[in-house]
Amino acid sequence: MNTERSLKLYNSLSGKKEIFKPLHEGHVGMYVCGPTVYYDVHLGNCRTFVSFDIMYRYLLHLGYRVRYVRNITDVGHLTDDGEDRMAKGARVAQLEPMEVAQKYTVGFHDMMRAFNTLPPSIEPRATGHIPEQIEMVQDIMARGYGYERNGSVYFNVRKFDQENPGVYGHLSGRVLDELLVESRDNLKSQDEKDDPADFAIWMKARPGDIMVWKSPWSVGFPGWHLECSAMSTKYLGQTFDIHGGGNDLKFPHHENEIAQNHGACGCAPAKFWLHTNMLLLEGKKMSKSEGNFITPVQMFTGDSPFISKAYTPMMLRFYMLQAHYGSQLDITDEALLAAEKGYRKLMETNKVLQGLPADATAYDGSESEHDRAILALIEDAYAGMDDDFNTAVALACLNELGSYAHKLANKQLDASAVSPWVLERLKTVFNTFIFDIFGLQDESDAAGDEGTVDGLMALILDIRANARTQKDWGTSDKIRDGLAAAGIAVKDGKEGTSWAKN
RNA sequence: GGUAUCGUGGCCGAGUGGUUAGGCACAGGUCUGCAAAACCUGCUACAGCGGUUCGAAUCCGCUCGAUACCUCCA
Repeated sequence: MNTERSLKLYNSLSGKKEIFKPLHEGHVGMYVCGPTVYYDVHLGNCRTFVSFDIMYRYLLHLGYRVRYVRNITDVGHLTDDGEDRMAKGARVAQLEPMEVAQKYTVGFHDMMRAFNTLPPSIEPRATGHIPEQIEMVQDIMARGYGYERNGSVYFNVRKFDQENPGVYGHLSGRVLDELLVESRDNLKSQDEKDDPADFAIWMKARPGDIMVWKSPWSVGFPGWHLECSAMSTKYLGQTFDIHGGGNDLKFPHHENEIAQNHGACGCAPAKFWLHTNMLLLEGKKMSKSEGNFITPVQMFTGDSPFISKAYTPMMLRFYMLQAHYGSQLDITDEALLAAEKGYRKLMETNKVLQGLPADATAYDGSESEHDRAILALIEDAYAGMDDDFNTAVALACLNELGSYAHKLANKQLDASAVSPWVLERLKTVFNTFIFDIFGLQDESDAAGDEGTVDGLMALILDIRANARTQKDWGTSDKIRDGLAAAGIAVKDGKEGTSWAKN
C-alpha cells in the first residue's frame, strides 16, 4: 500500500509509540494469548479478541502476510487451591476434562464468529504441545535457569535476573527485590521453591489430578506460562514481531513468558508487546461475585438488569471501535443505545453512498474544494489507523465523510461538486473501512430473502406513492405506520421514497 | 500497603503545548401534506489547587476520585 505512511504502535516494553517494522519484510508474526476454555467466554475476552482482530485486519489491509497465532489454553492453570482448572470444571460437570475443553472451545468459536472475527492462522492447544513444553523445560534447565524439586521444575528468577539484568520486570515495570518484599504472606511460604519469585515450569501431579503427562521429572503437567512460550517459538520463531493480550496478563504471565523464552534461547521473544485494556460495567470491574457482571449472551438477549434491550454483536463491535483498544471502556445502557444508533446510521449511510451514480460526463478534470476535503478526510482516517490502530479517529472521519453521501443523494450538493474518481474512491474506502478493516457486518442484510422483500417493498411503496398523489393521506399514513410497526422506516426524499429496517 | 494507568461537555469517547474530534441527547432552521430520515446552525468540556510557559485540557507537583496489576484472570 502507501509506503509513505508508517504504522506506529504503542509498545508496552518501551512505554512509547514506535514505528513498526517487521523483522522480515512484508511478513508479520503475531501471537495473542487466547482463552482458557473452562467456562463461557467473558465479554472482556471478546473485546480483546475484537481489538486484535482489527489489528490483524489492518495489517492484512496494509499488504502484510500475517501469521496470527492465538492459543487455546486447555490445561495448566491452577485454581486457588492448587487444582487444575480444567480438572475442576470437569469434576463439577461430571465430564471428561477434554469434554469440558471441547464444549467451551466450540462456544468460544461461536462467539468469535458472532463478533465476525477472522479465525487466526493457527490456533494451537496447550494439550497438543506437551512435548514442545517439555523440551522447553529441558532447554531452560540446560542453560541453568531451572531446578528440580520433588518432580516439579521451577524457573530460577533470581539467577536469571543476575545474569540477564534488566530483563525480568521490564515489561510490567517491576523491581525484583520489591516484588519479593511485596509478595503476600501466603505466597512467601511455597516451600519447594528456592525463592518466592520463582515459578513452576513443570508441576508434579498430585493424587486426583486427571490431566497429566509423563515427563523426565514426573507424571504431571506444564507450568502456567509455558505453553505460550513454547507455542510462539514453534510457530513464529524465537523472536517475532508482535505479542498481544489483555493488560491483566502483563504480570506475571507475560513477564514469566519473556523470562522463559530468554531462559531457553537467550533472546527476547517479541519486538512489540501490545496490551488491550479492560471493559468496565457501569464504571466498575466486572465481577461475578459482586453481581456486577454481564455475559455476551445476556447482551444479545437483553436478559440483564444492566441493559434495557438486546444489543447485537455488531452494535457491540461498533461500540468498541469508538474507543482506543488501550483505554478502559465503560459499558452503560445509555452509551450502548447511542452506539446502536451510530452503527445503524453508518450502515445506512454506506448504502446511500454505494447507491450514488458516478456521473463521469460532468467531470471537467479539475479538483473541487469538496474533492480536497474528502481526500483529506480519507487520509485522516488512514492516519488514525496508522497511529496505533486509532479506530475512534478513523470512525470520526467516516462519519464526516458520510454526510457527503447524503448531501449528494439529497441534491443538497450538486453531483458535479465531487469528481467521479473521488466519489469512486470514497465508495471504495468506505466499504473497505467498514467491512474489511472494522470487520462490521450489515445486520439488516442478514435476514436473507432479500429479493422477495425488495419486491414486496417496491409494490407497497408504489401503492403508497399512488395514494399520496391522490392526497389519500389516510392510506399513505396507514402504510407508513404499519411498516413502522413491522420495523421498517419509510423515508420520503426528493428522488422518491426509500426504506430501511430498524 | 506497593506499582501503573486514567479523571474531557447531559451521556459515551478521541485528542496531548496554540487550530472543529466524532457519536448519542438537546434547541433552532431547511426539506415534507404532516412526519421520519437527511442536511445546516447552535449549545457546552477538559476533577480540584498550585507551578513551568508568551500560551496548558495537554508538561511538573500536590490533593481527591476511578480502574488495573501485585493472586488464575482479556
